[in-house]
Amino acid sequence: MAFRSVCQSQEPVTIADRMFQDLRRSILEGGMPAGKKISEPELAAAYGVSRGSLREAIGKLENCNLVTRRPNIGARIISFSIDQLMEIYQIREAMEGMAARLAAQNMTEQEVQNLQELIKRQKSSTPEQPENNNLKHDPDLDFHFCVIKGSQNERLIRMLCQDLYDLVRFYRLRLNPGFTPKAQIEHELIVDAITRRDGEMAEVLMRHHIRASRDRAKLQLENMTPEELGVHEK
Amino acid sequence: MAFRSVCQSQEPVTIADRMFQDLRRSILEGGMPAGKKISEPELAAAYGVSRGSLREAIGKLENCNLVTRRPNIGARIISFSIDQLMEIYQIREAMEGMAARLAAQNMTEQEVQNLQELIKRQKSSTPEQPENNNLKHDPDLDFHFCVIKGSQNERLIRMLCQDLYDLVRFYRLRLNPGFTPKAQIEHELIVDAITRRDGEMAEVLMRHHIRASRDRAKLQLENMTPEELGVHEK
DNA sequence: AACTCCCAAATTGTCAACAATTGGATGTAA
DNA sequence: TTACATCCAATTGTTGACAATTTGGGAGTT
Repeated sequence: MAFRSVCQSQEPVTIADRMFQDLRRSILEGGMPAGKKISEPELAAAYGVSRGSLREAIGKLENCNLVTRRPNIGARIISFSIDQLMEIYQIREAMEGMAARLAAQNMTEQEVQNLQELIKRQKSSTPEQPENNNLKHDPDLDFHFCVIKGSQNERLIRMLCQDLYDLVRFYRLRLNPGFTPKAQIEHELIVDAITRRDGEMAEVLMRHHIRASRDRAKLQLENMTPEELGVHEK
Repeated sequence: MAFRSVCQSQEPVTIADRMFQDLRRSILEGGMPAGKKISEPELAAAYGVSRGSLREAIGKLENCNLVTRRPNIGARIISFSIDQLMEIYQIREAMEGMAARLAAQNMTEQEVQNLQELIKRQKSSTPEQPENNNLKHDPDLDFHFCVIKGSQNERLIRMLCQDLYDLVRFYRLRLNPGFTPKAQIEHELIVDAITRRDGEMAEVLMRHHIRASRDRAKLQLENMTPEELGVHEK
């Protein structure tokens, strides 16, 4: 049920794997400030691994888009950018719209039922726990992941869950957009369309929902100071 | 103008970079058969580099989706799969549809003009050169790349040009779908919509075009033997 | 004070040897 | 013959040392 359990399930069999998962978690949970340079000797010593293994882990972080790297200069955590966040919303609109369409076509009856129960649970649960910033429970992400997985398109699932959603979480932690009642209603409408197997409508509604989320985020961003956004140099 | 020149332009400043580009090219041009296992010692010796640099290059290939890797077992070139190809078409439909919409909104007048000239050139050029299997000139890819770039969404451009289109080329080499007159007409309609700055229509037409391409590919696939598809074991 | 040049320290890229794991070959027993 | 256990060669993962590059600061000149 937890987001991580399906998208990132494999046990770390390799040192580089473990380092990758640890660092990824640390970045997504805010343990490493955005924009900070990564010192290979320092990090390797801190975790007690060799620089080689660490470098392989950094390579994987680069492919998750959590780190940028320049030859002979080094790697640094990505930094917060409103423009990038808006770009990500546009991409999500297209890809998750398609995912919703496919989910309406391809979900099993069991999966539809699970989705309905998920949404019902979220409706009756406590509306706001502002400081719930661990990776495990985010109602909005759980819903989106459930729909994406329902598309049955393996590559679409990987592109969204493994690559793009790491960025979504990165921004979400630093934005903390909560989970508005409006979003809950939009979710319910999407689930209704999927239940009716109306792929066309599911896509339209999902795209509308993500556009609306983007607008909500933009509104919120305009009222925040750079410090609140966690913009650091160095 | 060439596809590569913009999407993969940076000079290889590092040995691992050079290896990555060489291997990528080799896979995309068919120099390495699909599904083949990669032997690290063998390849490293063949190119005269250390295994460490090679491994870093393989890591990058993995992120381009050209290679799959399992811990303690090794890496192998991806293999041909009709299901995967269909998945890719679905993703392209969503993402390039959005790209066309954004291109209609955001392209500069100069970019629109370039696009019009590109399509005019292709219209009057020789219709078919069946064995033109180098990476540089593929009229269909040139067109799609031009539209994608016009979206001005940097991440969308990267996701499509760097990651997904490597797969498109991988399959295209082994499928050689040519460039039908129908596709040319579809391209022209899309350019018309972009010229009118009609994003909605550009998206609809692009999605239709990619769906039609998918159907054409599927039709062709049903008439091919496994050997023609380059399906190897080993 | 500002600018250039140069050097040293720190950081990243590369390599070759070592450790751990896998897959198959061999041999044995039911 | 089949099934299973054991061993060995080959492959992959890991490490520490070495080479190449960048960066920051200081001496010297204008």
